[in-house]
Amino acid sequence: MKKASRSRDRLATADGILRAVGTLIARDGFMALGINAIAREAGVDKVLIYRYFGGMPELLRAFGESEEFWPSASEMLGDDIEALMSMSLAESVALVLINFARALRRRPITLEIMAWEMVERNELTEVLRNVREDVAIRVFNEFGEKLVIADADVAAITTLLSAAVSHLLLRSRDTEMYNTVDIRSDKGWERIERAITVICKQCLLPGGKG
Amino acid sequence: MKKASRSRDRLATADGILRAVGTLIARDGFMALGINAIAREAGVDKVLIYRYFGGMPELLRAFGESEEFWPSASEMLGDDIEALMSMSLAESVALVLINFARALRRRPITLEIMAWEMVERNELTEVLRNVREDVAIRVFNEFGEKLVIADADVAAITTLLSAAVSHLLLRSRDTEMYNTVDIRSDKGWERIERAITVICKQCLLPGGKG
DNA sequence: GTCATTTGTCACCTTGTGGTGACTTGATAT
DNA sequence: ATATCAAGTCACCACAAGGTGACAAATGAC
Repeated sequence: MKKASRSRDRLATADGILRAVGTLIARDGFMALGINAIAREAGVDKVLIYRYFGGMPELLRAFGESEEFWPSASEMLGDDIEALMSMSLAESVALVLINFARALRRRPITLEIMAWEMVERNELTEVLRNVREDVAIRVFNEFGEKLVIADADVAAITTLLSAAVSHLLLRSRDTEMYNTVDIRSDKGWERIERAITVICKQCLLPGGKG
Repeated sequence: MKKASRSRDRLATADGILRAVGTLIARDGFMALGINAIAREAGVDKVLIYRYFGGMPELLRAFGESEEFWPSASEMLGDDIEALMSMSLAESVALVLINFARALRRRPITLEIMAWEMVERNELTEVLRNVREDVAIRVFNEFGEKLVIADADVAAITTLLSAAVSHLLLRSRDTEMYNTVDIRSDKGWERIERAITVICKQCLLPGGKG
């Protein structure tokens, strides 16, 4: 009993490494992510990371595929797509945006990755970007035929609103108040959701003075 | 003439260090900012950075105070504050938001710092945050009395719009198209400005059905 | 001139990183 | 029982980072 050698279970070790990546990102942010840190967090020798995954990029890819960071299309479009499509443009767009906000709010790790992609574009962030294939964009393309009907620049307005949601969520990671709105509390997000609904109703209704 | 020793001009070297910080941030982003990189870029021994500034935080503070990254209040409110205040709420808010976007678009270094603040909150970013004192918020507080009049949640709507502008500008640093909008070209930003104007007009006009 | 101060140069240290080779130890099949 | 192979451990490398102390040379005061 000279060494408390590990459980000698490859699957368990590999899984521990994966989970260490997640907890590390969630706790210390993407900044602190490195081979040494991951090995330390997982209580594992870093050489095993190389052996089992190959290196950081492959590890990141495995991590990205193993978890469900990315809001699925169904999560944003809702269960009943028929119902969504039978709504007015304003209602359906507002609903999707709100679903988008809620889905992202549930995923601190996703937010962390988005923040990281904001400051560094390298092979690692590229890997994660390829994993998700930008679900948000895809969802908006889902009902693209409806968008061209309105006379207002619907694309520009939805672009503004989705960008706004992303930014507020990113800022909420370290800031409580954004321009008098509490972007951390549920009440603050109810205000934001209401504002989104108002904007959509006022600007995306057919016949509105664009 | 064994050594091409420097010009032996403290002011000049100190200024060179400051300028090196700027070019380094603009070219390689905040990620690459460090004592060694700065010294290398300025062609100066790093010990002089410690001697003349004390260290990175003090250097950053000096840098923040020496340049005009931050859009001034007048730049966002325009020359004629009286005229601005005599406009309708919708018009004045839209104008300030558009001025905000244009001012930030002219300042790639400011965008770089904002991106950096998104991913790391440490003494360095804190220094820069204290330097600017969040001009944007201050400006919106400038005409706070007008905001409470409308029946819609004006604060929430302006929060959304300013967050949207910030996010689109941050993303424009490394992405061309955001949701079918070209966020790098002037034409794309004209679309965005028009959308902002539409939203303000439709949602901030008194009597609008909030 | 002489001497102290300032400006700049050089050499070094510690720490942490990514990465690799060589080893020990345990399980398993024959 | 033993040979084999995978799982895990240890020791090391090269490199870049932040940081510091000691020294050379130019400037300026007297």
